[in-house]
Amino acid sequence: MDRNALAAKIADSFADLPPELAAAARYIVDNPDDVALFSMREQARRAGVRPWTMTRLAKRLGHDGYDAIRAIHAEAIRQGDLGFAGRAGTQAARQAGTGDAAFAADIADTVARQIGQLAAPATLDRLVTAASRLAAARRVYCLGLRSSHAAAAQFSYVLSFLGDRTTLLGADGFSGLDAIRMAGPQDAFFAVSVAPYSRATIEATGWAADQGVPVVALTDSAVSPLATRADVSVIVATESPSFFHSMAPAFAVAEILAALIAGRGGAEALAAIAHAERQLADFGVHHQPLSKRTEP
Amino acid sequence: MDRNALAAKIADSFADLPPELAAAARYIVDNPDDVALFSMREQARRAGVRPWTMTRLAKRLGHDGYDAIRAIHAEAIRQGDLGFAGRAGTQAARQAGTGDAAFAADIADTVARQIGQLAAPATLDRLVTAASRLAAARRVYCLGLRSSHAAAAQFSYVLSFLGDRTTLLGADGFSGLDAIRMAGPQDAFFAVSVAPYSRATIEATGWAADQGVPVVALTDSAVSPLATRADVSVIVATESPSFFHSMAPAFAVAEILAALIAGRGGAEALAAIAHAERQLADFGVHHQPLSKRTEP
DNA sequence: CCATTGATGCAACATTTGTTGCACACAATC
DNA sequence: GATTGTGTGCAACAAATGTTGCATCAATGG
Repeated sequence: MDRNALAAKIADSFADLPPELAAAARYIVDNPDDVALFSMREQARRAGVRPWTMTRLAKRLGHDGYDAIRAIHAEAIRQGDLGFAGRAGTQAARQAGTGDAAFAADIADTVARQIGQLAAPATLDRLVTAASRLAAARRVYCLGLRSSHAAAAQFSYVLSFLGDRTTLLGADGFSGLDAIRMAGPQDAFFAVSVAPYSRATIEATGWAADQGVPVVALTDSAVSPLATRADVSVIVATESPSFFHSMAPAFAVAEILAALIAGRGGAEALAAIAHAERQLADFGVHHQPLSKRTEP
Repeated sequence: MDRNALAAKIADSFADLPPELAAAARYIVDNPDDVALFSMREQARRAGVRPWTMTRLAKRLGHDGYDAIRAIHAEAIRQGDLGFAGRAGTQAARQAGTGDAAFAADIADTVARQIGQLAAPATLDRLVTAASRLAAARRVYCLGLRSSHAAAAQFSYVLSFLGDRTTLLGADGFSGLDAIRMAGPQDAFFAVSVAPYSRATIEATGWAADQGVPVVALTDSAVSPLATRADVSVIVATESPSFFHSMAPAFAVAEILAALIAGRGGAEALAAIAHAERQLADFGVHHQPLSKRTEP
């Protein structure tokens, strides 16, 4: 049962409640946030009833005790009480029933919510600031190892359409991380790492910071060893119902950053992209649909 | 003092905190909502520290006790500042006003919804079926080029923890796609491609299918040239408000598939993972936090 | 080497928490 | 008028909470 179901239940039985219990019930419905944030006795005081009235109300509603009511409201707050989107997903997950499907739905749901939370004002600030720094750089060196590699690589790949302005470190055997030596204060360093943090990434980041290279970090905590060395850091969630942590939110951020940077480029960026695509087409890297129709 | 000021203060002094206190501080910064919603002892348990560590941290930050910290966070929630989670997110995103922030919020929102839709029953079916085929295979050959590379690579990377059962094609210079020649009916081929489809991916997939290799496709349409050649295909959205299409949903699917396959492995899979992690730790690839504590 | 300092662990503390068994009040029913 | 049932009040409870003083340990500096 969630917060809304509880409220509905209270509304239903409200008419049949005796005065004291009704006062308690009304307080709960009118101040849902307080339920999880104050102790039961404090709420009773505010509602103008005796503490045990709250317990009795909870039992009357079919719960074990008032803690059950508090747990429901705490969960609602923690989930962000996401109107449709969240609930629809969760609901589908509940129906999914059988193991694997429910598990998959659970993961998808969690990741969706984590990415949705990127739209929180505080995070948006970070994203915009990070994009500014990276857009201003002469050259952007990107580094992400192991599970973080995909995010760094995608960022670098997308930006490669804007011209030869990015270097992906540790990509193939030849360069290792050495290319970072070329970076200076006019450049920028984009580092991705989540717990357990790759030693090499941390060290390279520290080195870059020491050289005065602006560092943009994509990591999992405001106090991660990467964030503490960075000028700007974007924080993403990595928790997952599965055994592995999820890198999808970090990956999404990499794409968003790339999109923001491309957006800043204006017409020039668009021209560069068009040029790149024409080249690719000329190389024949793309699959040709059944009949090759000429463009109208 | 409000929640943000507190977080800033913690971030400031974080470097100077001893390990135990740092763990507590990190939990607070990473899970701000929990602070007001759980008891101090419960938070200590989740943070992996003793209860009194929380009290000591609070005092070190200049407060009377941990209740002061909780009060700050409770107030923040009551004021509608739902931290990472919540209402602040989507709703405030619309108001975000200034171009870049609104743009970023828009992308995040879209991607979150697309991933959330993976929890639809029909897609879940595809996911579970796909995972079954891949789990049953002797060896899984993975292929994704260009923008689809990250998804294929992450899938392969995660599964590498389960043992040497995957081959990532086209990863580095040496092999190209030739290794697919080794694939047979007991194996499986995991191909990722979205429009505009890479010619090489389509051709390799067709070749594998002709050889009787079970093909699992991750693509953007039920009628994509990849889907038509595959035994099972998982369809993801790629539309994005930005100029580039979004690969985050495909990436999420790759992670979900890997999680499902790992889940099927049971205890044996867990053992393999533990083994792999121990090896990594022995190689010293991970960053060591402040003081190296021995395991209890 | 010893002394000092700071971090952590432990046991115990006084409070506060949510709950319950019982008593009383009062209205409805027989 | 007695009985029954229900709503409320009270005191007391066990359990959990946040905190503290002291002991232990490791590292640092003389």
